[in-house]
Amino acid sequence: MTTRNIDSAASRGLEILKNVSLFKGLADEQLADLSSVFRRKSFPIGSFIITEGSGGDLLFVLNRGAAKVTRESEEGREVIFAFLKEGDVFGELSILDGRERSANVVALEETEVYILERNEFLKVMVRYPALSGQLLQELARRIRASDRQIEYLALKDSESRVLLALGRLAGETGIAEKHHYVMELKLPMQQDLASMAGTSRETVSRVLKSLEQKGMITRSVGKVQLYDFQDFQDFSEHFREFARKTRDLLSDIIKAEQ
Amino acid sequence: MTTRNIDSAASRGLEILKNVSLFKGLADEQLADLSSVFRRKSFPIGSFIITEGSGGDLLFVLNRGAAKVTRESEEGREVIFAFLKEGDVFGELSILDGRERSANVVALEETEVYILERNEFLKVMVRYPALSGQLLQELARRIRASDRQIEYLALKDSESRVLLALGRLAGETGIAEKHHYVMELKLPMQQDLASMAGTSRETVSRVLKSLEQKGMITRSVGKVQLYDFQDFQDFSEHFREFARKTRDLLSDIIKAEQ
DNA sequence: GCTCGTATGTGATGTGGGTCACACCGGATG
DNA sequence: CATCCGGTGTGACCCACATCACATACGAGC
Repeated sequence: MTTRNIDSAASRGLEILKNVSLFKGLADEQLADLSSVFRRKSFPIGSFIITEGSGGDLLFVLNRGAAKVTRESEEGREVIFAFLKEGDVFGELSILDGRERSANVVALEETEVYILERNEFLKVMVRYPALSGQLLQELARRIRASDRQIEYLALKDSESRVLLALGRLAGETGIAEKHHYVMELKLPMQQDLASMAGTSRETVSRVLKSLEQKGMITRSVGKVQLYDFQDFQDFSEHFREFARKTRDLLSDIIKAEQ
Repeated sequence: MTTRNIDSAASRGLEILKNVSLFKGLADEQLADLSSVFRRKSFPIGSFIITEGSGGDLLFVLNRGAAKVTRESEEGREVIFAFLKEGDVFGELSILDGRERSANVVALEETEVYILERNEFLKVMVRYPALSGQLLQELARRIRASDRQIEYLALKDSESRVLLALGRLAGETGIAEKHHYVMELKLPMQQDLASMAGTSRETVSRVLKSLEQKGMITRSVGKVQLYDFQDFQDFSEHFREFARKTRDLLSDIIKAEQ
């Protein structure tokens, strides 16, 4: 099935898939192979790519655009769990545990995704066991991020939480240019920051002002610069180094087994 | 190394390992095999099995006792991320991503654990690929739980959060007897409930009273009964069913590949 | 330019729940 | 049985923030 658009998807998709961290460690021909089973689909700005409560056996790779992962309360208040940018994978949880989708994914721009069906994905996992290692690392990363957010929500005041939200954005949106202790990112709308930090829009406005006065951030048109934020950077060099070591170790083990 | 106590560990450990969900799907001889590479260690009540900030390349299986996973702020306030009971696995995150330990694990009773070194664990993963599937499901479960807690901390009042904490305990401690809409569990100390719910001990006291008056819970000596809590049960039958289907599907795929 | 809509700043007001203070209670220990 | 000590109940006070209510600012489209 899903054989339409293979040529265009395969050629254009290959480049994208190379930048998907989940697919790190796959060789080019494997990637090409992989891209042939993806379907493509576009979503207009504001539309729901995934709806909370629906059953889900699709895996997504965000190809172009941006999206947010949210849940809403009955009263209309919203939590934002994450922002998704190009190269991010989402929808894996339902594939893994078979439960309903537990959050919404909403397109923030005109957004194009690659879609993989559950059993196609399982096939790929079987064929390329390295994938499950990548996926485990990705989930581990998300658990740590979630735990940190829980800690901040439970223990810290609104100023700290807004700072955490900014730091997470710097990691997630990838727009950040990481210098030593400075990073810059697109300043999201205050309502979004509030939904990430578990506070109100008005409080975000006041906190940002106060942070600026204290010299912890500077704001220009649609941008913020953060100072002294080493804590919130993802230590990607360290991470890559570790992943490499793990691969080496695994191949040693495999050799020894034979 | 680690060859002391093999015999006793192997014979006594086998029973325990059978009840570890991570090792579901392994045959008896594989489990016996596995139990021979575990080390055993005991921790007195109140001692730290894992300390935040330390480097970690050990995986633990809680054999006997109970523990809590926590983080503390400088001011001494505490968040509890989870309670661990017999059969629970912990310490995997650092094994997977190589980062420092991000939380403490504190023994709540005299507690005995099985310990596996990182590369032993990787060996086992290579030898029994089914393990990584189990681990992926476990991590997915934890991410969902964390996201729910984030949502509650961000959007709900203290009463709802205490209810969530009770519900999670019913799932985690396993002491709950799940009837249709009633479950019973050991009532933890109010301070622990507070640290789970992100609130103060005094508020927990008041909330419990009010819940009792509303008829949503009843309290006896050290126990609580919860009513109408289907939302918080883990749908373990559904989960098992799904895991079985996945195994079948995978074996079909593997056959087809050959 | 004007106008409408959306994002943001900021004061006034109210309140959920944190903090403090203390009383009570039950079990361990001498 | 007196004492201590950890856990619990509950009132009084207070404050960080949510909420409300505007004002201001900045496009985008006519």
